[in-house]
Amino acid sequence: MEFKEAKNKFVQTWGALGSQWGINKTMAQIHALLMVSNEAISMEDIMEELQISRGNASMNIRALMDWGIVYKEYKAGERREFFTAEKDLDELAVKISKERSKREIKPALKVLKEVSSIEAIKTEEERHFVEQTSKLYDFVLKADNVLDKITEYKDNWLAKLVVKIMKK
Amino acid sequence: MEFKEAKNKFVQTWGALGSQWGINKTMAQIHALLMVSNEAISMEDIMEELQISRGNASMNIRALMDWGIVYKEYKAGERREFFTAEKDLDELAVKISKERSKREIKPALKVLKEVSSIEAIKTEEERHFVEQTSKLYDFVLKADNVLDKITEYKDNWLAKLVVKIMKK
DNA sequence: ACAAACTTTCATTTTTTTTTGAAATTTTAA
DNA sequence: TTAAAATTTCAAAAAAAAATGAAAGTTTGT
Repeated sequence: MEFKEAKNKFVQTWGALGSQWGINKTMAQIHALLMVSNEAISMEDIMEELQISRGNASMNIRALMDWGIVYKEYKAGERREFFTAEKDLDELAVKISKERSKREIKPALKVLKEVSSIEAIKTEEERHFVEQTSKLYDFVLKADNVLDKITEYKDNWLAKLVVKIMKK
Repeated sequence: MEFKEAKNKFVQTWGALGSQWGINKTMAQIHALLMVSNEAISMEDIMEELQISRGNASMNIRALMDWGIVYKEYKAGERREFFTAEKDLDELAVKISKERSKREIKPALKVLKEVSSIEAIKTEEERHFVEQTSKLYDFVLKADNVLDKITEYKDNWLAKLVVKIMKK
C-alpha cells in the first residue's frame, strides 16, 4: 500500500467509526486528517482534501474545538487560521472521556436519580422499577468514577502498577 | 412524580442516550422498557407501549437478541413469544463491551495495522503518519485488552482490590 | 476608514437512517 | 393436513441528520 492510499483508508475508517460513536462522519474525518498530519492545515486544505463545503468544514472544526481536541494555530505572516489535533493519545482519551461524562453520563445520572425516587410504591411492578433504576444509578455512578480515576491517575505509579497486574 | 410518568421518562431518556452511542432510538427504548419490567412482555405490548409498528418492533427485538441482551421466553399455554432483558448489570456491561469490541475495535485494529505498515517511507509527512498510526494501534490494542481484563476479573479479588485502590 | 481576505451562519437541499405496513413465511394446535 | 395465530421481510414512505452555498459577519493590513 502506498502512502496516499493508506492515508485515505485511515481517514475513511476513522470517519465510519465516528458515526458509530455519536460523532458525525465529517467531524471524525477532519480529526483523523489532522491527527496524521505533521503540520497545521488551513480550512481551505481540509475542504480540498475531504471534498467538503466551506460551511461544513467550519462547523465541524468548531465542534472539534469545543471538544478541546483540535486547536487553532496562527502562522506568522499568514492571515488565515491553521488547525492541529491533539496528538498525545493519553491526553486525547482524557478529554474525550471527560467531555462524554459531562455531556451524556451526568445528565443520565440526573434522570436516573429522579425516576428512581418515586414515592408511594404500591405494586410489585413499581417496586421492581425502583429497584432496577436504583441499581442502574449506582452502576453508572461507579463506572463514571472509575473512568475518572483511571484518567486522573493514568501517569503515576499506581496506574502503572494496575496496568502491570492486569497484563498478567 | 408518579410511576407512569417516571417509567416514560426513563424509557425516553434511555432512548435518546442510545442514539448517542450508535444504537437506534427504538432499540434502546425497547431495551429500557424490558429492563424495568418485572415480567416478560409480548411483542404486541411492546408495540402498544412504545407506539411503534410491528415491523419495527420485530427488527429491533431481533437486533437486541443478536447483541445477547434480550431473551425470548415462552409461557405455558401461550402461543406468542415474550421477551425479557438481561437485568444483571455486570452481565449486561460484559456483553455490550464484548460485542462492541468484536464489531468496532477489532476491525479498526486491523485497518490501523494495515495502514501503519506502509513501506518505503520517504518524506517527513510519511514518517509522521506511520508513527502516529502505530501509536494509535498500540493504544487501541491496550485499551481493548484492559477492558477485557476488567470485565473478565470483575468479580474476583484482584478487581476488587483495584477498585478499592482507585477509590482512595 | 476602507476593502480584501477570511470565517461563520443558517435556510434550503441532499443524503442517510429509521419506520411503516402489507405480503410472505413460519409455527402450532386441533 | 389445515388454517389461524404469530412473526419476519422488505420496498416504499417518512423522519432525521448532515451538507451546501451564498449572504452576513469579522478581522487585518494599509
